[in-house]
Amino acid sequence: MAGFQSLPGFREFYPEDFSRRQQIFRTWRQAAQAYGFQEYDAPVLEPLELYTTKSGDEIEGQLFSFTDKGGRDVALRPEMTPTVCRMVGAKAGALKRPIKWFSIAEFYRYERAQKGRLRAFNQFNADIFGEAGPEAEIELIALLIQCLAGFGLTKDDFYVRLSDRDLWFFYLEALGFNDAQARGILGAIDRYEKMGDDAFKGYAETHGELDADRKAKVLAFLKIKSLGELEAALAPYQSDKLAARLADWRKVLDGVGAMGLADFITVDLGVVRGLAYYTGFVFEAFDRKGDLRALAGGGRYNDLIKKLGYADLPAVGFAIGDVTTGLLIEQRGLAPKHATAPDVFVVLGGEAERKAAFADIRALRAAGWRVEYPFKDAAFGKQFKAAAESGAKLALIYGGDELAKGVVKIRDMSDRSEREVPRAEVVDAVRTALAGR
RNA sequence: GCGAUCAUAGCUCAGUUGGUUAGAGCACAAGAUUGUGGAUCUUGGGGUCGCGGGUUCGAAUCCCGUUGGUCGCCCCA
Repeated sequence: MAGFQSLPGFREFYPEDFSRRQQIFRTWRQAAQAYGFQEYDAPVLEPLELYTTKSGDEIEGQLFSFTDKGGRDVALRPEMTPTVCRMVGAKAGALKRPIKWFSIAEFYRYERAQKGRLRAFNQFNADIFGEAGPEAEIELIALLIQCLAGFGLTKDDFYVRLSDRDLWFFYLEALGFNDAQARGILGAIDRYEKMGDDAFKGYAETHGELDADRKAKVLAFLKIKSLGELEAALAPYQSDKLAARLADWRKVLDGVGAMGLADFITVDLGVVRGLAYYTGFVFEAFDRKGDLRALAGGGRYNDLIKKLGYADLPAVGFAIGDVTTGLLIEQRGLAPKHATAPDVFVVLGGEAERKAAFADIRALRAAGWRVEYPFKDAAFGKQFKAAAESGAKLALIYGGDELAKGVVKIRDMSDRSEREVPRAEVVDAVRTALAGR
């Protein structure tokens, strides 16, 4: 293969791929707009510090970062959250609450590509700022579900697992763990699904072996799958903090249920997500068959905007990626069949007819119709074949006979019916013929 | 960063123990067919066999390296 290759983990979008990506973006954008979110965009290149402040210096290894010609340390954005926090933080006082924003953008991570993960990918991000209550979670979880259901995916295709980092901390506190120990336990929980019991090895090394009684309680908590079980597990503990979390859990599950989405959501405390900055509910969407990476993930991050140097503003958000979503849509046969077909294919008798047709072609296009015609003169048979292959709904026939009569023949490609209309009425006739299609 | 595996036409692939000028289907283009449909038939374009080196009289084939894809580990915002 001569010439150049694209960089590893970066995709080229040929028209067929592009139309599939457009379907994904369109579905997300429709969902967000229906939920009353406003779209924004932001720089692709950011100061490196924006990410090291949020995630620590180790993050640099996963970034496309470099020093620019002005000596600034910069990075291609690996995520939207710090940027949108800066944007909202900078104008927090002037923005009407609740702030409901979304974006569709490309992100870059310097990692080895694998199934469902590339170095350049697109994400839909939705966030709500300025609402501390669980109403924000209800809105976002419902939007997340619509962002997948909008493709025709159902409760049999995907589900959302809901968990809560604060609840874990309060529960572990009630069991007598200190803060550092609690973080160690959460780290183990994050790995437990994949590694099983070995997940607790790291904890044992730093904090000593976990006693059997408390380990059993942690594992039982981990296996909780419903609100009822959760209430039962917390009943023995007298804690205002736990009671308050439980009240929020009831609100979220009630709200999502009242929207008719109960079948899409499960209580699953096994989800804690690696990120230390989450402060409350966390949630992830997965395909039911479980052979793909996470489809989407998010949660509450009430402290992040303050940490970045702005106001103390509560926030919840999630992101959903185009790679895994595209794989799932493909698997379920929900990808669009083929790219857009023309509305009208113009059949030309010859050079004189071509010239005569050009004015009408331009007028039809100006009216918004998608119009195609052959660049080179060809037999009528070939042109009709091309018209059929293009998927056009109508063919307009400009032949010598028609022009001599001052008419154009309109052929409906689906039922092969034809009729003649005066040339002056072509645009109206096309509009009538395509009405309701 | 580590490991496994793969790489032949735009796509899917064949290519014998190493042996003449590397093939097929699909796709694309032209013709049969200058007034009516996705068919059929004929023909054509398209390859430094990923790239570089080595072994050999001779390499798509064997060896080494490298680049890229895929899958996994680490990580996963």
